[in-house]
Amino acid sequence: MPEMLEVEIYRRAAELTVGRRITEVHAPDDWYLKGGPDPAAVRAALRGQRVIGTRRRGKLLLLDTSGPVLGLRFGMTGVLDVDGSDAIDALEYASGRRDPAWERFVLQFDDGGALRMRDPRRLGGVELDPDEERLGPDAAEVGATRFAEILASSSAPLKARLMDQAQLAGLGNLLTDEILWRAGLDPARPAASLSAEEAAALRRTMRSTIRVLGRRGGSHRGDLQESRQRQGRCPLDGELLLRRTIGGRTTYSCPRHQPSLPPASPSRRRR
DNA sequence: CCGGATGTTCACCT
DNA sequence: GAGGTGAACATCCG
Repeated sequence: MPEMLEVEIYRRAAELTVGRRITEVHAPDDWYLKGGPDPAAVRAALRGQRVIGTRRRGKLLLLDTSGPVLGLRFGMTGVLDVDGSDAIDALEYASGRRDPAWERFVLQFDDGGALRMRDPRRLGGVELDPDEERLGPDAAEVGATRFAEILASSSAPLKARLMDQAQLAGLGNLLTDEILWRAGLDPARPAASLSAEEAAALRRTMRSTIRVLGRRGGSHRGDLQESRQRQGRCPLDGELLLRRTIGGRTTYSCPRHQPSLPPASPSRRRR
């Protein structure tokens, strides 16, 4: 479920574990442990350590401990459960399913509580001391100058650039469609084709969208969300939405107010 | 039955 | 090198 907004909800839930000591680690799924270590090594590294803080960078949730830093990635279907209650009242994969086989990683604490990751599709993972620098700045924090540089330095489609976690961390498919829809920008435009003014305006829209959807409770609470389906219409002007694949992801946009061409420049007509 | 789905990584093309 | 595509992960939904 997670884009940065969902992971932030998870982080707040994980904050409840700060100060507790890890008494036991269950890592039943080798494949879920990224970066090589076997379950015994992970258990040895974490058992007895105390959680001292939580952080988030993009979609990566970080638990600082008195030992290693623990990095949690949720993929599309990972959910966090702290002390027996889901951090997010399951929306997708609702139907309230909770197959024990989906439990991929568990920390048990000295106070009897536990932090559990459930992930039916195993798209997420757990890593000790993850390389945080492989991620760009968090989308909610990136400065105007850096953001402008990120866009100016690539010919990739705008949407692909915004979702490139190494450049800018946190935006997923839904949030990015919503932001570009609100900004009135075509997701397929080359990132570098934006003017400095457009880039600055996009950053403002990005920040306000993150703020608003965060308050509403998640990436799926956007104004565009219900129309993100075949034959969906733009909630703004009623136009039939365009459905394309951009950056490898299904993309909806409004051909009317997210026009593919920058406002025609009649001058500079050569030949 | 088939195609997609809030994601990431990797191999393989162009 | 930069982008793009498809596969893999495994389950649910329309």
